[in-house]
Formats: sequence, structure tokens, C-alpha cells
Amino acid sequence: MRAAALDDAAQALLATWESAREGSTPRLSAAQLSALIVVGKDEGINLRTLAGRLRMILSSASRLCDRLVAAGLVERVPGRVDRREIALFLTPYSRQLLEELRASRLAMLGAVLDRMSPAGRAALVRGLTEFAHAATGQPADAAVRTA
Amino acid sequence: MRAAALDDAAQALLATWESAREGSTPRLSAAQLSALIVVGKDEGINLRTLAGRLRMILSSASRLCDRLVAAGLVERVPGRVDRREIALFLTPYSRQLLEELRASRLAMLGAVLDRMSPAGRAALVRGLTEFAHAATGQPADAAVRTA
DNA sequence: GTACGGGTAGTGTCAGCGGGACGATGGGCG
DNA sequence: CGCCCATCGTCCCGCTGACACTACCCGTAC
Repeated sequence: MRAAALDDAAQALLATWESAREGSTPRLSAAQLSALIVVGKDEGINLRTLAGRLRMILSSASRLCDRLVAAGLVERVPGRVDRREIALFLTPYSRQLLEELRASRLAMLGAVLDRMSPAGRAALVRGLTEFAHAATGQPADAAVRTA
Repeated sequence: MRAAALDDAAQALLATWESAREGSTPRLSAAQLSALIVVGKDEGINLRTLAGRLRMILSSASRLCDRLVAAGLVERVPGRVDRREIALFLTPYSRQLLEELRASRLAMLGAVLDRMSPAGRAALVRGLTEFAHAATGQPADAAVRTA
């Protein structure tokens, strides 16, 4: 089974990822960071959808946003088309914070890549790219492309 | 910069990892799981070292272990050489639980691998293996092998 | 040897924050 | 009016740090 070998090796990648997170967002809980990422990926999202993405109940998401707003990390904007809804946006501060996080990750990734052989780098990029493609396609079965 | 491409692709790997965790250990907090993994990797570890690995204060680790012991996930054994220390061990239950988690991860990984080309799989294994090697070698600079 | 003191491992207690859930409430849409 | 979105009050639990405390090891002095 190739998967076992990957499982072991992937831990190194995960560790790199994690250490970047710890370094860049020391005072941000996991839930808060997830929420920020979701909002950043889908700006103007409403609370209900956010709660769904984070797999929590609506009221929990509301409280989470309370804290994020208090920390200056997101902005609640009353919806213009439907005033029942609110739209969530990143603030300049949180945008910068996410950017720093990504930069830190890239730096750590780059540091490791620098110690790899060119062939190894190429293989990693190729393999991981195809993996991402396969994973985000259809998680269920193999009905990939019948076009 | 190749790192940027990797950064994006690695997210898919992370997502796979995460979904396996959610499915297998639904009632286990992040801290508890980390503790289990640390104990599993270094059985007989004492509280102080565990606290250090988890980057928490000693008393917090003690509390955490209280809950783990109560849940039947770890065992506290009074040290025989130094009776101040205790040695922490996984229980058969937690051992099985970690095994299931790993199995679930392997299954999910395997499902994605099945949808990749043979060349892609080979590249992924090769690249990730070398990455892991480079990452766990010397995180600082490039003094790799001068032997 | 016994007694004492310093250092170390772990626990107990207290307080606080973050987070998840349920239900009730208010505001807005159709 | 009925329905939906969001908020708030309330409750409970897990995690964490700070501090005091006990139990234990060890070196030293009597």
C-alpha cells in the first residue's frame, strides 16, 4: 500500500504547516482561524452559511463572530437586499494577518524545498498538484472525466 | 516560487487528513488527541515532558490526563525508579482508536490515490518522501552531508 | 545513622476564556 | 400571518494559567 508511505511523509508537511500557524497567529484559536479563512474565501457570506461550513449551530457562529468583531478581525454588514441577513467581511487587519500567515508558510516551505534535489522538487509539485486535482474532483468514486 | 503552488496543493492533503480525524475521533478534543499521539510515540513519558511537547504548563497537562484517564484512554503508572514521576501509557482502547484513525486516513488517502495516474502517484511518493527527509534533517541551513 | 534543606514531580484549587447547544426573542420578508 | 435570519440569555464543558501544596529525591550536616 503506497498510502502508508504517504501517511508518514505527509506528517512532515503537516508539521511545517502547523509551525507556521503557531508562529504567525499565536493568539488565534483554531475555530477563529477557520472562520477567517472561510470568510476570506467567500467574502460577504452570511452567518447561516458560515455556521454550516464550520459545522456548528447558528448561535455558536454568532458568538464566534462576536469575538472576531471585538478583535477587529471581521466586519458585520447588514445585508442590503435582505435586511435579515448580515454579510461578513475581513478587515484590513485580518487580511494582512492571513497574508502574513501565508507568507510564513511559504517561507518555511521554501526553506525545506531549498534542501531538496531539483528532481525531488519537481516530483513533489507534480504529485501534489495531481493529488489536489484528484481530491477536489469527486471525493466519492471514480466518475472523473467522461466528457 | 514553487512554494506557492505547493501551498495550494497541500491544502487538499490537509483536508483529507482532517476529514479522517473528524470521522474517526468525533468525541476527542484536539488537545486530547495530540496528547494521545505524543504518548503513543513515546510511551512511558512523564507528565513534565508531555507538557513540554504540548507546550502547556504542567498543571494543565495533569488536568488533561485526568480527563484522558477518566475516559479510559491513558494509564498513569507510578514510576519505579523515581516515585515522584509517573509514566503514561496508552490503553488497549486508545491504541485501537489511534489505529482506526490511521486506517481511516489511509483509506481516504488511498481513495484519492486511486484516481491518480501511476506516474502521478510515483511522483507524489518520491517528492513527499524527499520532502520529509529534508524537513526532518536540519531545519536550519544546508549543511546536509559533508561526509 | 538521622535530621534538615533545596530542588523536582504532580496534584488541588481558583479564575477566566472559548466554544457548543437549546430556547426564546426581535426584526424583516413574502 | 407564517417563515426565516440573526441575536441574546442561559447552561455546561474543555482548556489554560497562576498559585499553593504535598510527596519525593538527594546532598549535607549533625
